Amino acid sequence: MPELPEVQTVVNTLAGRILGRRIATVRLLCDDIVDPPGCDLVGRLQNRIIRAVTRRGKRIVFSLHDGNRFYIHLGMSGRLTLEPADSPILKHTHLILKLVTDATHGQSDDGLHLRFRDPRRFGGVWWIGSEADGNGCDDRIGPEPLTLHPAQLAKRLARTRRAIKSALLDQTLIAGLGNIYADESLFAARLHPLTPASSLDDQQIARLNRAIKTTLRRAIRHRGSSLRDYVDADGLAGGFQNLHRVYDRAGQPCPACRTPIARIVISGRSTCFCPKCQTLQGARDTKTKSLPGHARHIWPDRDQCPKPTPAR
DNA sequence: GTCCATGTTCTTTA
DNA sequence: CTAAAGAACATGGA
Repeated sequence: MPELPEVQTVVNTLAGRILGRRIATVRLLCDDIVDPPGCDLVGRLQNRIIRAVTRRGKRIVFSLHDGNRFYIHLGMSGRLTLEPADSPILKHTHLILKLVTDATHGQSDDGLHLRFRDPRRFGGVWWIGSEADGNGCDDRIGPEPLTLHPAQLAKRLARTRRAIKSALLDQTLIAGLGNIYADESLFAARLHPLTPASSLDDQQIARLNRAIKTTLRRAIRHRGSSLRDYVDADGLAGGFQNLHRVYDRAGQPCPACRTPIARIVISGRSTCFCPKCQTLQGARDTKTKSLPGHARHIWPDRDQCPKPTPAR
């Protein structure tokens, strides 16, 4: 399910409703989703109060009042949902946290269930510990793309000759991108996915950096992409799948030039791109630097769009 | 039965 | 040795 926009949407739909709640009951129905194995997750969560829910890359990080933290990774098919305590427990539900508010006394608090369900079990729950004990969440994870500077991106991509598509999927280089948003970002940046990462010039780096941000922000605005499993914490699907320009669109016309979208495999991952818009040489080498008028809205990058007449 | 899937990690290869 | 491609993980749907 989950790349940065989907994870961010889950965090957004979760945060306002679980902060300050106490974990009254912990039910771990499948303990091989917990890492490290044998850590006393149930005991460590029991009766703790949730202080914050944030995102780091594709991880959903929970901070507790006692200073400890853990994170949930949704893997490929994971769902993290808030449900009434009496709703039926579906197959492949691995963790249930019953959340209560202690502030309201008297009134019956039937509690709210935070449930983690993941049929494929590529996801799971990772115990981090407390910062005071020197336990960080950032082990070997690359920088956040939404606040990344072009110079940082250039430095990281310079050290590998891999295809840029593969590099973008490498969470140690840059955090949060997956197969959908790597393809969509490369299209928006007009870069061929097989371009060697270390061969990008400053202009292409700037374009890519901007394309990644624009693509991710748009996807977050549309609450992520729901292809198969993904829903937010309220069980609602996202809408960005309808706005994909190349991902899973092989054979369909490129929204900019009508050339059929191509599909190739790069390091085992299906990769979709426009063979005409995304050139291996880079757009700078082509004679035409402007775009057909009907295509302008496709390219979020101002460098590639004829600028409107400047104000004044 | 086959192939494929929004991800990560371990193993093998060059 | 390192870098990068491949296989493996587990399940369900087409």
